[in-house]
Amino acid sequence: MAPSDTRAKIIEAAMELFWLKGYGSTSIADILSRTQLNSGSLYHFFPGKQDVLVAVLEAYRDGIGPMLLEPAWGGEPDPVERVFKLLALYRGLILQTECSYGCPIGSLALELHEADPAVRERLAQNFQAWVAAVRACFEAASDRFPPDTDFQALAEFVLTVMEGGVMQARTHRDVGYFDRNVAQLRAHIDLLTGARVPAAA
Amino acid sequence: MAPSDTRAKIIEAAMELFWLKGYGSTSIADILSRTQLNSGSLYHFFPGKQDVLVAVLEAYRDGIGPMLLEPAWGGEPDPVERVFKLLALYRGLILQTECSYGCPIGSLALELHEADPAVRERLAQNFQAWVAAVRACFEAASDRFPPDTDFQALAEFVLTVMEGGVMQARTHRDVGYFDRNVAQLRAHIDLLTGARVPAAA
DNA sequence: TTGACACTTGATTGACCGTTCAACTAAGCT
DNA sequence: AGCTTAGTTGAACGGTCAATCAAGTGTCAA
Repeated sequence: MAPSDTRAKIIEAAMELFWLKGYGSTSIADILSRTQLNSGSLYHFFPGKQDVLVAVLEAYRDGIGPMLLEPAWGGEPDPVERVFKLLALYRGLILQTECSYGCPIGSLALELHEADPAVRERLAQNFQAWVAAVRACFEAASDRFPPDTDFQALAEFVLTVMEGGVMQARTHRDVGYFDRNVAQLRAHIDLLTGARVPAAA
Repeated sequence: MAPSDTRAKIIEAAMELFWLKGYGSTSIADILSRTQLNSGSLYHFFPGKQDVLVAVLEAYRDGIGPMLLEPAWGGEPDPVERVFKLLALYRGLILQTECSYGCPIGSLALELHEADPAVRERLAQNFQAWVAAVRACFEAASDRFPPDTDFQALAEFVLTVMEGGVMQARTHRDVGYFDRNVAQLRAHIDLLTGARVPAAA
């Protein structure tokens, strides 16, 4: 094994466990048994459990582009449609998990009530990176929107719709809640753009 | 002390502690020290910790009307403005807590990933009651909306905006995130109603 | 060959967890 | 008075937790 795959293995395992069970309910022993490591190895690379969380949040942040946006967008050329392709990806995750999907960042953001500044900062960075990508989509289609449109606020709104839709779909175990939220967002954006056809007059 | 204030005291204390620290991070010992009770008393009324949670969720559900909606609405007569009065109430809570407010139901919904059916059912009931109240507001002003409006979906969308706005405001420690989300919702509803004046032509 | 260093081993620690239970108190009934 | 029962007491239990650390192993460069 290459030197210090260990660190990467820990992060990978912790990423999945934090997503599945949350931070508080994931024990160090859980991470160790999944990685086949001993506690000493983990504590050689991380001062404590919270530092594993910080590393996981940094991995999510750095993976937003290659792991989330590119698979979501595929070949979609239209920037506004890319936003809905991204939401469609989340819909797929909801279906794959039989409506128990929870956004890893959103779940951690709500779980960590009195979060350490280092943790909260990384959570905010994740949201910021996601919102920035969506905002860039809208700005690439800025000619379709009213001239005074606040694209930052609109992108934050998309994040809200995703998080709220995911939360309700899981609580009710029904993807329809997600779909109706996305439909409302679609209606809102159609009203804003006057449903101008993407590449036509 | 009246007979079995005890039960109510436990629920009251657990309500606040679950909100402040979450369910998993609140220990039975926390509840006992706050109520000045001994463990035997708690276990006389509740089979276990989860049953305290169920009772708390039922208390929230039954308190939505008198504890949340009535204070929020005050004398506001216009049904659509009542929805925004409700959102304004949440804004006040965010400010009171220095942007660390989290919706108790939303937080529990995200924390309890693999929740017992009894718990998930109560969480869903809370969302349903909240959404039903908002839907009733919109339906009371149905003449302002397009005839094919899906008021249930619109009310679910309001819940999404609240939860998403609260989540982002807390993560960034900035109420502006909540405000911008509400502003987007306001714009959406204005577009739907054509901004028809409430009690005029 | 030697020594330095990176990494691993895994038993152990002490704190805290939810829960149990036998003993006790107090009030109401007959 | 005696009996019943709701409610309380608080020590104790077995389990799990994050974290520790002294003793190792393997791998380099000098």
